[in-house]
Amino acid sequence: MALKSLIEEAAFRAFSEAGLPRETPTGLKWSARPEFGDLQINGVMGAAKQLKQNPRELAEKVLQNLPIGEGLIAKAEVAGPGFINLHLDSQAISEDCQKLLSDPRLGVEQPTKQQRVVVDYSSPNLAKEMHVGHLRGTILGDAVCRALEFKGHKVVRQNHIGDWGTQFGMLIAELQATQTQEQISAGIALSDLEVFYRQAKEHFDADPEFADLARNNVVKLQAGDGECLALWQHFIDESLNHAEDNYHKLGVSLTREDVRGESAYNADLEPLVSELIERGIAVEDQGAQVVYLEELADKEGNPSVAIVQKADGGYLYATSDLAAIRYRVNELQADRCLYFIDARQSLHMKQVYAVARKAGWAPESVQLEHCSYGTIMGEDGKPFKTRSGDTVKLADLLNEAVERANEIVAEKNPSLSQQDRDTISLAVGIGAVKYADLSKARTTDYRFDWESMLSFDGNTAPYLQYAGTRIHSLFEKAGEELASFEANIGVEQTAERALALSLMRFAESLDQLAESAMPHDLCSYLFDLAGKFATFYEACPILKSEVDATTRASRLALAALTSKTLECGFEILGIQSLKRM
RNA sequence: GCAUCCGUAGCUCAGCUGGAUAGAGCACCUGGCUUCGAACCAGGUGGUCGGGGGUUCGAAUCCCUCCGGAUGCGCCA
Repeated sequence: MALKSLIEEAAFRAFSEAGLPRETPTGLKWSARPEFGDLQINGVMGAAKQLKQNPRELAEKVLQNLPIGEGLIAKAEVAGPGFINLHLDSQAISEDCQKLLSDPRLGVEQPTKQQRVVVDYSSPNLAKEMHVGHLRGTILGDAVCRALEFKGHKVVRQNHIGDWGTQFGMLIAELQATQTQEQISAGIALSDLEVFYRQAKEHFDADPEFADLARNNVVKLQAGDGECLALWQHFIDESLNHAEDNYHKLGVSLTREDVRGESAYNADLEPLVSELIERGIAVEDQGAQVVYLEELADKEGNPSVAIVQKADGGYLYATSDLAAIRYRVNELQADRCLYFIDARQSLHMKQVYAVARKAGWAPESVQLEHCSYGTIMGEDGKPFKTRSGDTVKLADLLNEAVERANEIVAEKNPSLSQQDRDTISLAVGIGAVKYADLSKARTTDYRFDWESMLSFDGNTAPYLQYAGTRIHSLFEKAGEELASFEANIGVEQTAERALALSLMRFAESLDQLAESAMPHDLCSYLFDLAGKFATFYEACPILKSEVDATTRASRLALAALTSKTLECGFEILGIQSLKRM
């Protein structure tokens, strides 16, 4: 068990022995400042208030019941209005790190209850090419999937692609109008989806006959017309190939097996709405079928309205989202459903969840969480666009990232071979883009800035990657094998202690991420760890001749554990670590 | 009009289930390489936490209100 958990238990016992009620929160936290010890118990003051007792006296009483000097807590004191500051036993810290070094899970415990977590992310619209707008959801969702899997949960990825709707009638008509069968099967027309879409749209706007064909295609598609479906399928496949190029470059773990698009729910929509109507949940209003949601009423008491079927009989994305919830709960047996979707759709998500609850399709035992995220802004503080005002293609963005990284790597390390430089640039460029996104608080907008994300200073991927390479280089020089290195760890110096304490907190950080679905928590942790290592590396010589063998081995062990922790964190974030750069 | 989110150092952002003197990075200033990768490190300058009320022993954090910004709001997705 983690050191902090052991102390938490000890604190609970001490609280109880001091006469405090069960379940009183101990308020145990890592200390904000070094002079407050390693950990601090903040819960006494709140408890004293409830019991109308003197907080300092109560703190003294708790202190008396803490196991001090028994190998865990070296010393403790009451401070300020009733804080209890704890200083950990250095031997205990050393032993804890020792255990972590040989633990492939780095202290991360299996969940008390394993969950099946369905994660909806990326979900591009296949009518067009992926653009910057798809970046956040794709990266964030993927990192959270990896984190949950590492924790020990069962993750089911769902790529809810936009593969259905009126625009596909138009795109199919364009295929029919401009391409021979041979060209279609060769995939020539779709080498640039953006161009093809624009061409189809222009055609649609300019030519009424073509527009009729397009609309007719929509009808034929819905009726299951063989030729139309074949062309549609061809288009979807091609477009998915484009998306997968991006996934591959980004190192995103989504595969074809995770694809379950809107079209997969077509057959469910009619019975779904019928059921809502029969059960009186949906009612007719101005020809449409709607659900009134009192639970989302404004302060005047006006209920929120969700439309599940249009007046013309057509369905909306809310309808297929409902069908998807049913599928996820019933077929996928979800305990928890995460949706990585733009913050602007938060009302929509609330409505869909509310209807699903109301209909009993998602019982209260199933968690439904909209993991919303903000917009990526340009330097001007407005949504990120190209100079000419177009949306930025994801593929272009990634290429630029790698090119920029290449220039920087070439400048910083001219001795690299062309091949090494390319490999490193890819890791650094893509890593920088991903990390810039992952390290920001998920819910807010952020400013896209090449310079700061590719900087080797500050909370960036290159800085962390660099920290990793220093350790590999250290081991190379030492002539030791990093992966299998074992030695007795003895924490003495301030910098060693600070590093060791940071190393002990990885599991906690991962748990937090698995709970909050906010990868920036883990990023902050890794940045802190890398900083602690840099300080340690500066202050504590390792391979110098004046260092004795025991100290050298201990410090190498700390370095090895740092490397493993950083790389494990990177793996979870989906960022490549490097041995040199 | 209603709803959601946001306003923290010159800039970009953390911190928000209330805890001690509000933190990073950038920028700026001062130091540190014939010594493990200086792509680094140590230190410094810099903040009425949008304004005002309230709850509390204690508020950036919770409540109310005002100002300012973004986004969304029944038949697109």
